Parts: sequence; C-alpha cells; structure tokens
Amino acid sequence: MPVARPETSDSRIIAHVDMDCFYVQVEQRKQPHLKGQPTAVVQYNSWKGGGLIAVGYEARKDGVKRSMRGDEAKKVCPQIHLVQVPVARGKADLTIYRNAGSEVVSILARKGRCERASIDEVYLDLTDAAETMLKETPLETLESIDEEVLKSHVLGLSLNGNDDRETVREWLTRRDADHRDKLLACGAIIVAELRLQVLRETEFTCSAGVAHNKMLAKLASGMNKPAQQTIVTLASVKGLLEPLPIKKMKQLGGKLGSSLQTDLGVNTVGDLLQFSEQKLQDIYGANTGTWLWNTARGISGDEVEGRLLPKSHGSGKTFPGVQALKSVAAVEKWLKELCEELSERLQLDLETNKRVAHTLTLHANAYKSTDTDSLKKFPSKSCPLRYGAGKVLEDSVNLFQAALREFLGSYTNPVDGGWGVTNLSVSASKIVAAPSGTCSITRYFHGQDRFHASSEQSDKKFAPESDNLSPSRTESHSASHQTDCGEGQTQITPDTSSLDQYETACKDEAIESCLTSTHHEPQLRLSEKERNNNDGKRSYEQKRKATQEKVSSFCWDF
DNA sequence: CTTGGCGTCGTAC
DNA sequence: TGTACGACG
Repeated sequence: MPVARPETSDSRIIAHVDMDCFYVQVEQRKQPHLKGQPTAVVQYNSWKGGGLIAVGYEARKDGVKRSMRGDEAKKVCPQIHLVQVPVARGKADLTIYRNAGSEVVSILARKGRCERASIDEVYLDLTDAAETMLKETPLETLESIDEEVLKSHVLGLSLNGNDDRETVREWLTRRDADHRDKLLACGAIIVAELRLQVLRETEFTCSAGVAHNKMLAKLASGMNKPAQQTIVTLASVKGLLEPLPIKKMKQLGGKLGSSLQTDLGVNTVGDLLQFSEQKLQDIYGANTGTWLWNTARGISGDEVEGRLLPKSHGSGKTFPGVQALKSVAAVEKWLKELCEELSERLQLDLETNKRVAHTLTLHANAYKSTDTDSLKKFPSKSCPLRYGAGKVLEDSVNLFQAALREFLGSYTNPVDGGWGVTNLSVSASKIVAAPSGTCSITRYFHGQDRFHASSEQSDKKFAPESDNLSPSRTESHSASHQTDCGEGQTQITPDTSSLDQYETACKDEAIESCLTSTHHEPQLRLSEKERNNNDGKRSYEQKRKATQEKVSSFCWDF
C-alpha cells in the first residue's frame, strides 16, 4: 500500500527512463537480422505457442498484444518472429536481460543519483546536475541544441500536442521562463544526452519522462514511445491529471484503484480532487488517504534511492495443471534446479559486487486434492542462508518439508500423494556489503563449485588467508562506473564508498558465521501456532462498510 | 492453464 | 523477525 511522504520543499528534477520493449531489443541486438522486423519474445511454453512477454513496435502496429499467445500473434501478424526466452535447467532464464539492464544502469548512473526500479526502468535525480548546468550556462545563450532535445514533448506547450522543434527551442531558451521550467529544460538536455549515450554504448533505445517528482516522471516516460522523451511542466500538471483514468496512476492499477471507482465513483484523477484529505483518511487510513490526496494534485515526495543493484534474487517455476509436482522426490528434483540457479547468481553477486545475502526463503503454491477448493495457501518459510549450491538445496528441502507438514496439517499423513505443488520458488534477500576478507571465501566457494560441487561435506576449515583485496563498499552514492568481467557479467562498481554505513549494516562476525555455518537444520519455528489468517486483514470492501456512514454523509455534502 | 510466467519491490502485522 | 500479500511489467 502506498505511503504518504512529505513533499520535499525544493523543486527536484527527476527523470524516469524506460527501455522500449526491452527483451525484444536485447534479442534484436543478439540477432541483428531481427532489427526492423516484427518481433516478440515468448516464454517457453509449448502450449498455444507460448505467452508473449514483450512485443516490438513493428508487431504492435499489426495489433499484436502482450496478452496474446504465440499462436494468436501469428494469426494477426504471420511474419512475426517469435523468439524464445533462453531455457536453462529446465526453466526460463532471464540472465541475459538482467545483464543488459545492468549495462544500461551503469550508463545512466553517471549523471546523478540513480535507482534501478526494475530490470528495464530507472529513476534519476538530476537536481544537482540541472542546477549546476543552469548556473554555468544560461539557456538563452545556447547556440546549438541537440536534435534529441528538440524532439522532446513539452506538455502544455502547444494546444494540439504538436510540438515542433522551433517551438521547443523557444521554450527551452526563454529568458523569462519560470526557474523551475529552466531546471526542467536542463534536465531534458541531460536526459537526452544520457539516452544517446545508452544508444551508442548498448544499441538500445529508451524513452524518458522529466518532471519534478517520480510519479509524474513515470507517467511522462510512457506518454511518447518509443525513443522519445516527455517533459512535465508545472503548468501542465493540472490538465494532465484531471482527465486521466485513475488506473493509469502507478499503484492505482489494482484493488485500490478499483475500490476508488466502485466505492467512491472516482473514475479520473480529477474526480479525486473532490475528496478532502480527512475523508480519504477516514476511508483508507492515514497513510493511504494522504497519499491519495497528494497524488490527485501531482504531489509526491518519494525520493530517488541510490541503488544500482537488486535487493534480492529469486528463481522459480510454475507447474500448471497436470504438471503439478506430486511427490517430495519431484519437488527435490526441481528445487535442485532452482537452487543451482540461485546459488550461481549469489556467487556472481559476491564476486562481482562483494555482497552477501542473509536470508533464504522458499515459496510454493499447492493444492490438496481432498479440498474442493483446490488451491489452499501454502506457507512460505525462511532460514539463514548458507552459501554453496548443496547447502542452499539442503536448506530449501528442509524448508519445503516443514511447510508441507504445516500445509497438510493433520490431514492423513501420506508421504506422497493427495497434494500437488503448482509453483515453486527460492529467493535470497537481506543482501548487504560483504566484509573485507570475503574474497578468500569467494575463492574457496569458487573452487568448491567448480571442482567438487556434489561433495557436500562442509568442512568449515578453510585457510583464512588474509587478503586485503577489496575494501568493502556500498552503492549508496551517485556516480559509478562499469567494467566487463569474465563470463559476460556486468559489474557495477560505485565510485564512492561509505565504510560507516557498511559497518552499521553488518557485523563481520555475523557474516562469517553465516558463510561458514555448519548447522544443517534451518532455523524454523516449527512448533509455533499458526496464526489466524484473517486477523488484522480487512479488504477495501470491509473498510468501506465499516465507514459507510461517513462515506454516505460525505456524499450528501455534494 | 481466464492476462500467461518469472521476477522484483513494497507494506502490514 | 518471519510471513502474507499487493502491485507492477
């Protein structure tokens, strides 16, 4: 649920950069003959030609939609090239897309605080860069402005949204422009430059939005695609939001947005303006209420986090219908695949970014064939994470068995049978900077994985050869640079380090014990009573009912 | 196997 | 802290 944050008083310059049909671009770079061709990426699935997870713009022209199956896409667009997501260990493997995303991030991080929002989206705080630029070069003196900047869409600039280059040039260089507009203009120049740099270094195009906060920047980046940028001026905010369907706003595409529509009759963001902050708080709680009130006005204090790397790693797979896993042995087989992928990624993160993960979590979905409503909740379980594929597997299997016992309850006790797992995933979280000295551990595990991966005798003794290879670092600051390392992996290395932050973030002792831990049982709270699932959880519908009087009396006011 | 599957991130208790 | 679940793409 969204949380209200006070708006920062100063006017920031925030950009949202969104890669255009990213997976398709990655495949087109890999296979250049696909460039310019109608292309879509499908997830491995022999059923009806697989599900589309990315559609190129040539194919979109023919009406191909993300919601289609491969077969449908072929019908609408017979010439379409359907590229399969790589498969490794019997499952879809997104590694190449993640690595491509890292390439992009490392370029975008050059000009300001950068937040990796997803595999193909990035937020940038360009406030400092824009202010510096404005101080050094008054815009009205600009002689040549890059074509990419002149192609910007400036919201509210022209009546028909038909901003030609000369109009944009005029807007960019207006002497008497609002100071905030001038900063936006600087932001647009910087972003255009960054987008060109991304194109030069990666061959990928992207679109961008430039605004005073994340919410508006995100909205803008999607308005003109592909390979274009959109600027949200202060003056345009009201007119932009007023007619906008509520579902178009980030965070309002789900149940909260639906509740707004069905319960309050709010169809556009403008409709929300009718409700007082107090009323929205009464209905949705203090945080969400304030957040909604601000959102309707284009206000968002959300900061751009300086974070270039993911906060967790996961590997999972679904087993729909008849493919459901019906024995512990089958589950173990797939857990092995998932744990090996996860372990490989953890190892790479350790070597490349000097980070260690602390928590291992197992998620699953399952049905009980006795229960008529087949899909009951399968509990997720976590434990401390121990490095090495074999240990991750061992712990995952234990987590699964603990969860399975809980899931089945007293229901008979067949070891196998009577149940089926339809989804299985393992993930690693609580990732922090590794202590210096972990490099030796890195090498230790590297050797282990390479040369005797199957041997799971965890002799905790390894030579603690003191190496001062790398100071620990955090990624909390702005600039970073990238180096290619080894196996096609992209490293993102921060320029600045903050030992203070690291030292408070983790204790050497804790990390060492995590890495070398020899206990073979994950720490489970097995005996703990299962809590009542419905406690403290009220749907929007329930909340609405609880406050029905307030709502209706409010509605009468209007 | 209803817009899938496979991730990620976030909040609440 | 672990766990559940929503949102997004």
